[in-house]
Amino acid sequence: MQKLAQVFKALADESRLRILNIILASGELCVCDIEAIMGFSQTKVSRHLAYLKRARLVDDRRQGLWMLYSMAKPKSEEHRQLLDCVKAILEANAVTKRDVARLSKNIKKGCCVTFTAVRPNSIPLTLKLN
Amino acid sequence: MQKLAQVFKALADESRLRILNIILASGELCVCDIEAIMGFSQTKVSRHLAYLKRARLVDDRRQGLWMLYSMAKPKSEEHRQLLDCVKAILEANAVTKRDVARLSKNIKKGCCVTFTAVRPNSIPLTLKLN
DNA sequence: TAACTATATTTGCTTAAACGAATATACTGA
DNA sequence: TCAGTATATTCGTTTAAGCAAATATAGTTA
Repeated sequence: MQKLAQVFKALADESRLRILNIILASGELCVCDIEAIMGFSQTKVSRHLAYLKRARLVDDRRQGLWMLYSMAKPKSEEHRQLLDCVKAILEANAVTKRDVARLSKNIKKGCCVTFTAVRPNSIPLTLKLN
Repeated sequence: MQKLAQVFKALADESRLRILNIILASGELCVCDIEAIMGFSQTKVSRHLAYLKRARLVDDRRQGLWMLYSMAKPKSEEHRQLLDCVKAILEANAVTKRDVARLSKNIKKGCCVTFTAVRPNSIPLTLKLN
């Protein structure tokens, strides 16, 4: 219950919502890509990602130097339902089209490694971009 | 978008979650009933209700001296989806069984007016209590 | 009108959250 | 093992949120 409030706290910040949304849209992103897309400082992105992770909204994995973040995989039925709701709300509110546009640009530029070495493993981006 | 963060802010506090949950469980409640059930000060309840109302999570209506609060009626398709998600999450997390138990006691005592003059109009309580 | 009840708002204080700058850690390749 | 890159954490400061106590407002009843 305090845990639920904690999840909502994690969602109660525009920067984190935007970060979560862009992670959801791309499937998986490294920190420096998020920095580039949002124009946030490294510190800020990292701090917010830690916050989202603590609330079990994102998972991370290391790939060499890079930490890659994706939407959390559900750990229980309750958790799955929560994550589904969050995804549905983000998608319905079409939060940050501008961020997604920048994401698309970065992909074309081949920014960082996410879009070259790593991307093949993750969700196809073209599905969500227009 | 800032609006969405605002909604999550409204949910990002344990007191407000408990209040919202008890309103959802009862159908409709006046301020003094919430005070009694939660053991919160009048100021605190009123402030949190104002917060929930600003975020369009609850509606209010006046009934004589009493202000009665209920879950918001959806004003748009997006809004409906959001409210449904919030309800589903609250129900799945069975947030505050103890509050609901106290609510049930108060009903038997006939606390305030909510349960006498006004209650007939609102959702039958027995459905949600056990 | 006046006294009363339920609720809302203001004030002043304390605690938490966000931020940038600086520093630390983790991994890589020479 | 050293230099370099990506990310995480700490520190000090500023801003927001929660609270209780006091006060204000709105409706009721006499």
